[in-house]
Amino acid sequence: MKILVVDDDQDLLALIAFALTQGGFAVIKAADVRTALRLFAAEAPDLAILDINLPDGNGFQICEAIRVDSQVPIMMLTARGGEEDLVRALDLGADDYLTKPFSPRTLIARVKALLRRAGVEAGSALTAGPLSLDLEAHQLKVENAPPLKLTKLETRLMQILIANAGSVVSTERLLTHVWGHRGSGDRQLLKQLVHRLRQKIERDAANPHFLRTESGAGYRLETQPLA
Amino acid sequence: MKILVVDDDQDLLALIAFALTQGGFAVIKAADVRTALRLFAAEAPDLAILDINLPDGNGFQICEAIRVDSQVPIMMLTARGGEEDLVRALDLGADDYLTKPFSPRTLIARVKALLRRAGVEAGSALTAGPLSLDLEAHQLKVENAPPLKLTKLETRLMQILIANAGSVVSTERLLTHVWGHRGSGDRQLLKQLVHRLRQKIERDAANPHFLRTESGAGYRLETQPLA
DNA sequence: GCTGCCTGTTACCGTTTTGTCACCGTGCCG
DNA sequence: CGGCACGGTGACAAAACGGTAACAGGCAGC
Repeated sequence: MKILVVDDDQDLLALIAFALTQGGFAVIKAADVRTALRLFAAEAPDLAILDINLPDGNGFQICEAIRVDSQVPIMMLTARGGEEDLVRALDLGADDYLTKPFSPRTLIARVKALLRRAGVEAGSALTAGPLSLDLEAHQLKVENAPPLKLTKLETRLMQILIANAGSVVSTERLLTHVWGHRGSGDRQLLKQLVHRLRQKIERDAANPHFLRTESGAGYRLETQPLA
Repeated sequence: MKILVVDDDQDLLALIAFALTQGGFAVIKAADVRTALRLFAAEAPDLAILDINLPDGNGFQICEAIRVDSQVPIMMLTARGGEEDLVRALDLGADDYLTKPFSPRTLIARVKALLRRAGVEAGSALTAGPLSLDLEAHQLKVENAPPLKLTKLETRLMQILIANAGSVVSTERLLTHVWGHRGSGDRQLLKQLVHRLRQKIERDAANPHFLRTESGAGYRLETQPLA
């Protein structure tokens, strides 16, 4: 389990790295935005811990850049009283925050909680009823038909739908999960994505069986088998 | 999602309650330790926000009492510079703290983060008597009849009514909550919305049982079952 | 450079939801 | 008695929503 830690304070960086190592995690260190983004792309860590103040920018930029095409859990480090920063970070898609100063124990506990929540465990396939999704391979098995190949976005969409199989997932949540925090007024993207996904997975795309529309609310994944 | 708010400052209590209601939470209010503990036991909220100074004691006592047999997330409100209070609160099992003064947005963001961290699903329904509203799915269950689909505005209306079940909600508050700040002289919109909602949820829309008119004041949600 | 796939963008259509207007009855008060 | 404020109702127009098609740019692989 790899964790990217970004902080310009060398002492703090070392401390965090030490604590995480003790906790059984592999640590990738960065002290500025450029390095952080490069390492993120190169190492594909399972979680990122970001400080806000950095020599060549700030943690928000990193958060935003990561969220463009990744759902890895992000934890922000904030100074006490930096309320505005905090709200901004959470809006940009950060999952948790930690106020400095913090104890190593707290850090480990929170990191574990975050990983658990993100369901990072092994790359095991997600399943719901007759549907089974392989996140790594971007493949979906329906019933026991040959596996379908999904695109990156389609996979993300299926992921959140399967994770909430049977219950309605709001348009807002879908947009945030699939595209990250950005022009959230962009319902058109979702319409298209759903349309394209239906063409692949449904027998009759005009009368969808699995990917049901919940008018005015969002979409819902039906877990009953076909017939 | 129910939240217990305890503060002896009536203005602040009202402000917090208002902000949380806007954020989609049901709020239970208390102004002293006795009431707080009674309501906590009776209502089983999903989160507690506690002020420290209270007329018949302090927030620490409540925190301690809650922690005897509950793991609900607790947020403490502290005055600036109350370092000792802070440490004590965290020692007693509080999960987060907020320094006064704070903005409503901050409050909402922190509450959401805390609930997320605690692994509480945000999809849980609001209930009042025989009514149960699913905010995410825009569905309302009456008694145990099949769920009704509500529109976006109808959902918002039910939300604030359920959050204030049993008591009158003024026309002003309804307008603000449902439509946001705009021409607040627009009572016609509310008339129509109420009318349409009654058509859906009432057995006899002309003699409403749940959605009662309080002439000259606003509307009130009846929590007694039908018959 | 060409080709094909993925993604985002624009446009159109039919349906649902929301906003607007017009009218009715009731109760209040001058 | 007449005017007026208030709430309820019906009808209709405007806007939003969901589905679909067509097309353009980006990018990888050849």
